[in-house]
Parts: sequence; structure tokens; C-alpha cells
Amino acid sequence: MVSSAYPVGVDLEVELRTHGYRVTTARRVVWEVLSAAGDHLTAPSITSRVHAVDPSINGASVYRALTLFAELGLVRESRYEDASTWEPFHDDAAIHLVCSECGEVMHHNTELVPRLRRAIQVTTDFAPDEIDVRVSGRCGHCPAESPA
Amino acid sequence: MVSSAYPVGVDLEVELRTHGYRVTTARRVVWEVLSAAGDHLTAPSITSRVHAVDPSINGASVYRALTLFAELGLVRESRYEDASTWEPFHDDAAIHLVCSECGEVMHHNTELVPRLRRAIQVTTDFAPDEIDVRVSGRCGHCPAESPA
DNA sequence: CGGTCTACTGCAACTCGTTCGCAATAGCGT
DNA sequence: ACGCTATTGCGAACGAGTTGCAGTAGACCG
Repeated sequence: MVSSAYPVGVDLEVELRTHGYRVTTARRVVWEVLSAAGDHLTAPSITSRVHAVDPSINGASVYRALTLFAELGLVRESRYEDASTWEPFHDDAAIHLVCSECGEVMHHNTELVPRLRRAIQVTTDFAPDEIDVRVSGRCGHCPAESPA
Repeated sequence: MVSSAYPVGVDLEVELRTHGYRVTTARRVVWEVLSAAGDHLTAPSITSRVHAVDPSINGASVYRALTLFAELGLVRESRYEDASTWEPFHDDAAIHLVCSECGEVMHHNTELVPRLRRAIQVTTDFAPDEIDVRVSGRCGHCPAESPA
């Protein structure tokens, strides 16, 4: 469960006010859920966690908050297997390791990503912006695949 | 437009029969569209191309064919910005360069991908399976971003 | 601290990609 | 050619995400 006192000391309020947006309960709660998870969450799962904190917040507002946060560069949306997920922004040196057993998404930093960026710049006429690396597989906590 | 004689000499029929599936018009046409494009296509765009060949093929059948092909490992589904796309399977040494101007998706081969796989195996307890690298940016055919 | 303005919200209806159940059809083995 | 049944077409259903609108509640001002 997510605590109902918003402990996340992030600069959400500053960020909002700086850009002329109001600081509202809905936005605070969505941000809190996102930060508390720190990880990838689907919009429906964000919505249900938000409801655990404050059931009066409407699903549409969750989407609106997420969209706003994305515009402000506070979160990033990624599309996975069967849902799109949201997470607090981090630079793309981190790649995503998605466990196909338990569904957990882990981050892993590697200098191969910046190197890949340079390789693209040098060997193609494509100007890279964001790089998203997603690796599916099995995480250390999940047993080897059960005998078929 | 896609020609109505199925020129694609692929082993679709063999692949299907081997696994006990029937070779049907719907499956042939979907496969032809996929092979002819060779590239990423959204399901709706596949459907419309299929309709250009044979309007009597239902959209649901397109989805069913795609799902089957994916199970057989003939195509791969990826989720992009706002739609999922399908393409004939290729090994993951190829990365995807997605132009945010024109939407075109290009492939680029780099040995950094296998290297990344090895890096993960060595430095983490995650057992990598598929690696999907998606780079957004601007392709060589699109002009630099217009003055804001 | 109370009042005003309007950005935001909740609601509910709507869009659109995708899936499902079922009766009709068409592959494929004989 | 015949029959069995995997597949299809159809239409209804589903679920994520969006939108218009009237009511609510931030933020600013006095």
C-alpha cells in the first residue's frame, strides 16, 4: 500500500508551478505512486494504486497527469508486450531487463548504450535522439524454465 | 499495391503444414503483405493491404494469422509509439531506427547488440533472450527540425 | 481571511484496436 | 468426389485511452 502522507520530497510542486500549472491532489498522488514504485507501471495499475490512496480521483485525471508529466519530461512512457508503462525519467544509458516469468522490469546501466549512439552517428545518416533497449529473458529470482 | 499473384517464394506452406496447420488464402495473403513490405507494419495497415488484395478477408482473420505466425516464430511483434507493429522475423543483431518526422523504421546491424548480450550475461544474473533496440531520431531524408 | 477567476477535475459517453463465440465455409486426407 | 474439422466471416464485446462539459478547488488579490 502507498502511504497517504506524500513522503516523496521531489520537486514536483516546483516543476509544476515553474511551468504555470497548478499543484493538485490528483497530480500529487499520481506522482507519489510513480516515485514510490520507482519502476515501470502500467496506466491501469497506476490508476488502481492511486485509488488505494484516494478513490475519488478519476482515471481520466490519472491519464491527464501522466501526459502532463511526460510533457514536462518527468516521466517516460514505454510500450511493452501488452501494455504501455510509465516510469520516472532516467537517462537512456539504462536498459530494461524484462523477466518473462515474473514480469519484473529491472534497470541496468551500460556504457554500450552511449557507444551505440556514437556508432549510429558515425556509421549512418540517422540522428539519434532517444535510445530504448529492452531485453526479455529470465531474471535471477525465477527458476529455470519448467520442463516442457 | 500488392500484386495478387503470391510471388513470395517463402516456406510459409511448408512451415504451416509441418506444424499441422492448414494453408489458407487469408494466411497466404497476410504473409505476402508482410514479406512484400519486409518492414514494420501496424496491424491496421496490414489489414488494409490485405483488403487491397482480397477484400473478403476479415480483419479478425488477419489478427489470427499474425498471432499464429508469431507463435511459429515467423514474425515478430513490437510496440511502438502508438501502435504495435509486425515484421518478418530477423535476428536481433538488427536495431530499429525510428524517424520521428516521417515515421519510417529502418534496420541497422551492429555487433554492439551481441556484445550487449554478452555483457548482460557476464555482469548480471539475468538470462537474456530477445534484445530489442529502438532508437528514435531523425532520418537522413528528413530536413532538420523546422525553426520552433 | 473571504471572494473571484479559471485551471482542473469527475463523469459519462465515445473512439478505436483487438478479441471472442458461433454458424458457415473450405482445406485436406481418403 | 466425400466427409471431417480447422478456419473463416460476422458481429458483438472488451478494454485502454480520450474528450466535452459542467462543477470544483487552486492561486492570487484585496
